[in-house]
Amino acid sequence: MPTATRRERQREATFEEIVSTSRDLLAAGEELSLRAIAARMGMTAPALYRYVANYQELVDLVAFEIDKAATDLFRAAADRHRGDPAASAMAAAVAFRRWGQENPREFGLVFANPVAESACLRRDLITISHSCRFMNDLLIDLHERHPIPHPTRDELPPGVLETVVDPVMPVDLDRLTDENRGLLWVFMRVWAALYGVVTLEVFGHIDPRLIESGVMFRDMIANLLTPLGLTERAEELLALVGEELNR
Amino acid sequence: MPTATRRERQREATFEEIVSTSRDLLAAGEELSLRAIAARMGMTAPALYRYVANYQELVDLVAFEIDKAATDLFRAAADRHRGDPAASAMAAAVAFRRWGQENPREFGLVFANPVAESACLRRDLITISHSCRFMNDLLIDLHERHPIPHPTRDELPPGVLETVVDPVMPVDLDRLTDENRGLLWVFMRVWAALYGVVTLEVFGHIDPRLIESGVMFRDMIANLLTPLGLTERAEELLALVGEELNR
DNA sequence: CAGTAGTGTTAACGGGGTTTACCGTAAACG
DNA sequence: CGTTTACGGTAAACCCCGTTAACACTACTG
Repeated sequence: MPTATRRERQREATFEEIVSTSRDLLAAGEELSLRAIAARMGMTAPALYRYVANYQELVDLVAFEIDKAATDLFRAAADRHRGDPAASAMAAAVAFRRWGQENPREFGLVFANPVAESACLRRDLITISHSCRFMNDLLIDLHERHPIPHPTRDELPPGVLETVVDPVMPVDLDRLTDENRGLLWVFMRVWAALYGVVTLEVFGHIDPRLIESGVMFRDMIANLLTPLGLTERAEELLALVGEELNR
Repeated sequence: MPTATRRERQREATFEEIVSTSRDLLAAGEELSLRAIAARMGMTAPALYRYVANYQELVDLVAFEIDKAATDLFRAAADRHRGDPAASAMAAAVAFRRWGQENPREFGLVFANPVAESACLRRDLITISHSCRFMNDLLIDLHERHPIPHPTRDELPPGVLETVVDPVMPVDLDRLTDENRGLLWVFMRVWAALYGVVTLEVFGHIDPRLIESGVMFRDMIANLLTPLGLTERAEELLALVGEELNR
């Protein structure tokens, strides 16, 4: 279906080059500025405005692509335990943590930028966040293998029902029956715990020795095993987390 | 002891004016720039370099003062339940959350700035963070009233012992016996959970309806009651949290 | 072929942090 | 007391930034 006029293809190509150049710039530890991006492409800054409304929009686009690329890393970690959704989830969580610590600037861009501030683009993009979708899929895999205990619709805390009936986050609703919607509440709690500890560690607002040893992260994972219905495999899975942390 | 030469007093005064002007600027929603600060004080930007090494150092100083002022808010909330450390802790946690949501820029400055990046000043300041010290005091109060279950030194996960023996965070060690050091591990876990959910909410990386209703925050608090040894008062304390959220 | 839309340029504006050189004045000293 | 020194300020400049306006070339379109 790539039957587009030559100009359209050209435009699409330079657009992608802008984003990839931005990512290179960030990866090189340099500041992300329109002038720097343009210079790297052999252009001048004002030309970028033919492709992007303003700087913030560019940042949002780059953040979206970074999230997409990072998700590939998470998926690769999970795939090393294909067939075992529980192990896959552990590996993906560790990969998420590692990626954040190794790329704090990128992490901040994607996960610690106020989504409310940047007007509409970011709010739209977040509803198709690759990482969120991937993690939700992972937990659905897990549930299909080993049922995850979850509340029924009327057991949900007040205020949660609407969010699981009509979720704003990306999730494969085809794999969730109406009775299973309570699972989404479990997912969100898991996400809150994972996001919280990783953000805490990336920003370093805790004793650095606890980050280095990974003990806070392990503890958080351990606390998640019960709500995920994985208590029987706790020992084994925590050992796996230890291995993944030391990879 | 304020026997300082006139010049020294003058210098101290303008220094404090710089910080307070910065806070005013932030509170007004304006951008924090050296030129803006100087202009508000009837000076020019280069003059600020007589008081501050560079922009980042100023930001760190302001962040420190903001943390200090915010702690006063938390303390005020806790004091409304004087004599009941458990209730005080609940109120302080809710106050922390509210402050973060109402002042997201300030919150980001204090709690979502990489501490590792800004070389030395910030690392030094964080070890005397007022908010951290306050929350630790609160939990010690709680422990002195209602003992908090905590591991002994040899029950601690590997890698934690050093951090409770020689903690980098500010805490009143006089109130902690050697046997009680395991409490610090409980404190750090509690901090991780509180920080995580509040940061998640401030940055909006979750369904906004869960933020608005406060259900994710409540759930996190509920999960903390057991490690804090407050299961008997769970219902009452969660009701209190609900009240505080709706203040 | 003429016209037009698309894609780039240069020049410029206003605003950042920061450095340099300079200048009064208040403190310190002989 | 006068002289010297150090401090706290200024103006000008430098180099960065995002952004806009005016203009040019180029490639599609009728």
